[in-house]
Amino acid sequence: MPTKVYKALADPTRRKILQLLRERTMTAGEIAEHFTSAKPTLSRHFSVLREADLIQGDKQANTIIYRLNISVLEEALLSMMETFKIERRGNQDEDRKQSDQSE
Amino acid sequence: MPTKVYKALADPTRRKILQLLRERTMTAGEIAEHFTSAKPTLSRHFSVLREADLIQGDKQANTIIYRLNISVLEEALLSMMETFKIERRGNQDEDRKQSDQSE
DNA sequence: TCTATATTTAGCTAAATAGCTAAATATAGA
DNA sequence: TCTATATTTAGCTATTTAGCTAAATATAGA
Repeated sequence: MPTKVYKALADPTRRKILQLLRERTMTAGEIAEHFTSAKPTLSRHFSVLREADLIQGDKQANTIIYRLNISVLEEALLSMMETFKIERRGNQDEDRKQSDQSE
Repeated sequence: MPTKVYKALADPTRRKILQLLRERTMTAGEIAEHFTSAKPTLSRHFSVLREADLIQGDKQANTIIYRLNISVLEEALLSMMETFKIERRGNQDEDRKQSDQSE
């Protein structure tokens, strides 16, 4: 996984944006309502997340609707688990380690 | 999961240190041999990882033996999965709870 | 005690980052 | 065309971060 993704995740505001978009798509303005930072500040956060391919913006009229690239986020976190050889609980395939740890 | 952990993971050198320690404990000097950066630079990376509680150093004579806090890393990544409601492959249910808290 | 070794701390610089305001861009609608 | 709205870009500042060298600290052993 590229460092861009790790860096994108390192900021609390950006993590919260991702969490918001986990629930539904939102316009830039709607997202901004959840924060106290100025809109240009949020806008730059969007661009960091876009660069990491974690979100995607669709221009509709004069608003931009952002949505989470859920598969990218998913792949990123799974690859992080693999990077550090952390087992995914409840799934022992392909990780030749202790199989059971259950919850 | 605290931002400290996310930030600690955001640097490639630190990720590599964690990967090295995933295999076995190593002295600060041994770890440093795997990198081209100066030792004081590595030392600061160790301290960032220590602050995040991802590694732990044991002083033995005049060397320091570092080891990975595997359970902390494991919990961190699993909590990251939960933060973003990413399902663990091979287990779709049981994720109906949320334990969000990015800060 | 003196010296060598391992590591960290101090103190610096350069680059990256997050925040701001003001200006630019694009679109919808009167 | 003119105005209002939504968003980004430009340009600035302050803070953080990663790198460096030199100095400090701690320990082992001659």
